Amino acid sequence: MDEAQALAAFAALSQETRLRIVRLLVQAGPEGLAAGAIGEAIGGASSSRLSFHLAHLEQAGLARSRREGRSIIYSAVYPALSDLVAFLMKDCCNGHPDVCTPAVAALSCSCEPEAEETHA
Amino acid sequence: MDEAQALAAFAALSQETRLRIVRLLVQAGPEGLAAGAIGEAIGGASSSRLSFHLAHLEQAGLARSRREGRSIIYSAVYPALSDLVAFLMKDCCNGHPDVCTPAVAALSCSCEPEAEETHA
DNA sequence: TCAATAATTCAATCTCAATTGAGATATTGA
DNA sequence: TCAATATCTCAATTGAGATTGAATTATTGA
Repeated sequence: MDEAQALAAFAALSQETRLRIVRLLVQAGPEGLAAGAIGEAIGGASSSRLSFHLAHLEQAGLARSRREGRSIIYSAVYPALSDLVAFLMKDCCNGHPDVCTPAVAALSCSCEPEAEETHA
Repeated sequence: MDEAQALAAFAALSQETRLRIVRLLVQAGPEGLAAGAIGEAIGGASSSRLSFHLAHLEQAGLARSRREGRSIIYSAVYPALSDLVAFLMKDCCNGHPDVCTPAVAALSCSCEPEAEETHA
């Protein structure tokens, strides 16, 4: 991830509708959600507006889409999110690991650490 | 961290000068850097512009400042950064821990895990 | 093929944030 | 107090991104 990509990603996340979409997709998992379902879930966005923001997220690399029948399914690009965080926090610990580690701990993400290769 | 705070933080990070400042401050550690030093490090920003962006970062809660002689020292607010990431990734793992854990791993942050209470 | 559904594209307008440069404020040492 | 350093504040200009509504494309079932 370079600076330009990070800037595009942060710009994408700095808009209410798009931030809600990303959080929704992050929670929705890899299977994603149809554009219409996203619109209903976040509420108060015309189909035109929604399409604009979804395209914006896709261009920023935070979401991707696939057609499925009449619907277009959007899903989160998880590596893009982790790369973004890594870019922001890079070299955070230079000489101060005790300061930086809480930031990592905050990401415990309600995952049990013993979760490994469930059925991959 | 609520949505409004997250939006403010992402907006703050979506600008080249500010993103550079935050990354610089993250690397600089808790002691921070003087405004002038920041300006020299990132390059190509008038003092007026720099002041504008530093104030913006402070208002977004990503940096804080203190006066020290003629200089004003800025430093990163680490908890704000980790809260921001936690907000974005919240409930990421709902049913998909195997998808989400790589995001956390990316934050290894070149910290050795055995680093604990070095001299706190 | 026709109507219905799902979503996108386009052009016009509008709003907000970035930049600039001049001037103001605060601190220090002589 | 005066000059120098360090940084901030303010007003004006500029440009990028958000919103709206109408029209368009793609897919499906009758």
